[in-house]
Amino acid sequence: MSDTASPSPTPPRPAGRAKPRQSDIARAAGVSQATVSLVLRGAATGVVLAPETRRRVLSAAEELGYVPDPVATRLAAARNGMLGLYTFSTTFPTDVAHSYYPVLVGVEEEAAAQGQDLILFTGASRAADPTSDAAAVRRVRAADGCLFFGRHVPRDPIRRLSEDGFPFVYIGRREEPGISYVGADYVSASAEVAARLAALGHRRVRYLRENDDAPASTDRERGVADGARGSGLETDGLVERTDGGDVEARLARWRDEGVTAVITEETDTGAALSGLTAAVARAGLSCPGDLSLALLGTPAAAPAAPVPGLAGAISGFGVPMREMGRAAVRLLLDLIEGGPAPRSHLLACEPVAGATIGPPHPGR
Amino acid sequence: MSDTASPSPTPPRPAGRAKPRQSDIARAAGVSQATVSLVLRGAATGVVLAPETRRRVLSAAEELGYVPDPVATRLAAARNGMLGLYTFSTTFPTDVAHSYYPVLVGVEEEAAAQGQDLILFTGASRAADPTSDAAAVRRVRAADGCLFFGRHVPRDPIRRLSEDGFPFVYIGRREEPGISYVGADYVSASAEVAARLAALGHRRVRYLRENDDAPASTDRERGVADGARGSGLETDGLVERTDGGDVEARLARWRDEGVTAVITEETDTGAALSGLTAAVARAGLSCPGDLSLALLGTPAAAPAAPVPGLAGAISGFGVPMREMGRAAVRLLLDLIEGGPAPRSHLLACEPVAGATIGPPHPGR
DNA sequence: CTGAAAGCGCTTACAG
DNA sequence: CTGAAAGCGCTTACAG
Repeated sequence: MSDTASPSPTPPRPAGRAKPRQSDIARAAGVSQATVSLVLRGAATGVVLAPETRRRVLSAAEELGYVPDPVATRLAAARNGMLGLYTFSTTFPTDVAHSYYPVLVGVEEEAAAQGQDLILFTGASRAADPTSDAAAVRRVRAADGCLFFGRHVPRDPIRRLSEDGFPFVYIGRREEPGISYVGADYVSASAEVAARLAALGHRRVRYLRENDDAPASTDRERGVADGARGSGLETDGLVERTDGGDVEARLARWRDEGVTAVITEETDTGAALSGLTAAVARAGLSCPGDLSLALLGTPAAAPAAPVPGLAGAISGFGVPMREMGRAAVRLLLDLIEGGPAPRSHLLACEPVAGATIGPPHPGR
Repeated sequence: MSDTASPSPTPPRPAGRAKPRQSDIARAAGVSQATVSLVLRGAATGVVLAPETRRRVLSAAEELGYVPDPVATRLAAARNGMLGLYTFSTTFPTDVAHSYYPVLVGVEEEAAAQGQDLILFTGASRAADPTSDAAAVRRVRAADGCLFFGRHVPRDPIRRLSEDGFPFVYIGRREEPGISYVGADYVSASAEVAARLAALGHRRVRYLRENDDAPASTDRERGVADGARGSGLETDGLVERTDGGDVEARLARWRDEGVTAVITEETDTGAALSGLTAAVARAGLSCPGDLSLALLGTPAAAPAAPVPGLAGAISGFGVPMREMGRAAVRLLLDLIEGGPAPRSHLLACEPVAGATIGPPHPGR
C-alpha cells in the first residue's frame, strides 16, 4: 500500500491492519464520517439512508473489519453496553466473597442474555475512610448504570448519583424513597418460620439477630415478631442481639428459661449463626433433639464438615440470590432505557424444611 | 450561588450539584483546564506546578467533588484503571461457570489489591458464528488490557489485538509465539501421577482423555506418557479418547485386558470424568478396591452427594486456579506498564493424595 | 438523503 | 511555570 513511497502525513500503519475508524470507512465509501455513523448505528434515529449508500458503507466496514470503539461511543453520550456491579462489604474475606457469588452468577447470566458487559467495581472493601468511598462510588459512572449490593451502603455518594440522574438499582431492599431495588420478602418468609415453629408446638422462642441495622435484619425481625404474634408464640423477650461472641452464656440462660427453639439469621459475616452453632456444639446439645434451630437466609456455603449437634441442613428459608441478580439486571436495563420511574420488586423466599426443627423438648 | 440572577449562559445546574468537570474546577480556581489536568494527574509528567496553584486547584476539586470521567480519560489515550476478563466457553451451563469461579476469585482479588476495576466481557458463549465472536473480542479494548480464559480460543480476533499492540494475557498455556500466559505445569503434575501409580505397583494403566485438543489436554497426555515411560508403566494403548458417552464398554474391556488403574482429566465439560464415575458405579466397582482412579485437574465442584464406588476424594492433582488468576493480573499490569516484552509463567500443581488409588487388584 | 460542525471530558505536546 | 490548541473516535442536532 504505502510501498510507493510518496511521503504521506499519516504515520505508517503496520501492514494496513491497524484498527479502522469511521473516517477510514468514510474515505473508502466516499461519504462523510457522520454518514458512516448513521448507517452503522442502524435505523434507530428514523433517518433513511439511500440503500446504495448503506450498502457501500456496510461493505467497506465489513472489509476493513470495523468495530466501534466502545470508549468513544460512550463518551459521545450514547450507551456503552456496560452495566456496573458495585459490592459493599464490611471486609473482604473470601467467605464474604463467596456469599455474594450466587448474586454474581445471576447478574452475569442476565447481562449476557441481554448482551451487556459487566464492570465489577472492586476496592469497595479497602476504603476505610468515607472520602475514598465516595470517589470509588463515583467511578461507577463509567457504566450505563449500576447495581449496588451489600448490607451496608454509604448513603451520601449514592444520593449524589441519584440527584445526577444516574440509573442504578439496589440488590436488597432499601429505605430511601424513590430508589429502585430488587429485594427478598424477608418479612413474609420470617413470619412463616415463626409460624412453623408454633405449629410444631413451640411457645417460648428466641430470635437471635445480629447487632447491626441493615434493612434485611430489620425485615427479618419484623417478620419474626409478626409471625410470633399471629401464631401464638410468646413475644416477651423474643428478640436478642449479638455480635456472635457471647452466645454460649445466652444459650444456657435460654435453657433455664424454658426456651425450646432458637431462630437466627444469616448475614455476610455469619457471626450469629456461627456463634450459635458453636455454642450448641460446646453445650453438647443436639438439634432438634434438645432444641429446635431455624435460620433466616441461606448459609453462605455448605459447611465443609457436618456441624456437630445438627441433624442435617438447617431449617428455615433460602434467599433467591441468583434470581435477584437476574431481576436486578432487567430492572436496571428498564431504567436505562425507559424513564426515571423507579420501581422495585420483592421476590419470595423458598422455605427450607431442613432437619433441625421438631416438636419442643423443654430443657433441664 | 446563582441566586443573584444575572442571566448566565451556563444552563442552570440542579442545585449546583451535577457532576463537575475539569473546566468547572478551572473556572473556580482561575486557571486553565489543562492546568487542572496537570495538577490532578499528579507529578507524573515531571512538570512542576506552583504550590499555590496546586493548592487552589486541589481544593476546588475537593469542594466540587470532582472525580475524573474514566471514559474520557481512557479515550484521551491514557489508562482508565480497568482490566478486562474475557471467558471463552463452548457453552454456558452453570456448571461451567462454576468451574471458572476460582479463577475469577483470584483475578478479582488481585485486581482489587492493585486498585483496578474489572470488566467482565460476557456473551462469549452465545457467539456460534466467528464473526460476532470477533466483534465481541474487539470490545475488550474498552479496558487497559485483558485476560483471556477458556479451553478454546478463536485465534484470529486475538491475533489482531496482538498486532495492534493491545496488552493481554491468557490464563492457561498457549502455543502462539510471542504471547503471554500464566499456565499450570500439567506436564510435570501428570507425569507425577503416572509415577505414583507405578510406585504402587501398577503396570497396565489407561489414560482416558477428552476428544478435544486444548493445550491443557495436550500437556496432560504428554505428561502421562512421559511419566509412564519414566516409571516403567506400559505405554502401548495407554491413551484413549472419549466424548464421555461410551465409557461403560471401555471399562469392561479394560478389566478384561487386566488394566488396574485409570487416569482421566477434568475439563470444562467434565465429560470424561462423569462418564467414568458413572460407568464405575454401574459396573458395581469400587475404587481403589477394584480399580485405582486418578484425576488430572480439580473437579469443578465437590459432588453434591458421595459418588458411589469412590472411597472419598479423587486422587490426582489440583490446579492452582486462584493463584493463576492472581498471577495473570500481575503479569497483565506489567505488560500495560512496561514494554511489550511478553513473558509467561507456569505454576506448579498441588498433588492430591485422595482416596481412590491403591495397590493394583487385577480384575476378573 | 447527506455533509459540516460542534461537542462528549480528558491528555499531551508545544508555545510562551 | 501555565495557556491555547489539537486530538482521542464517536454521536447528534442542524443545515442544506
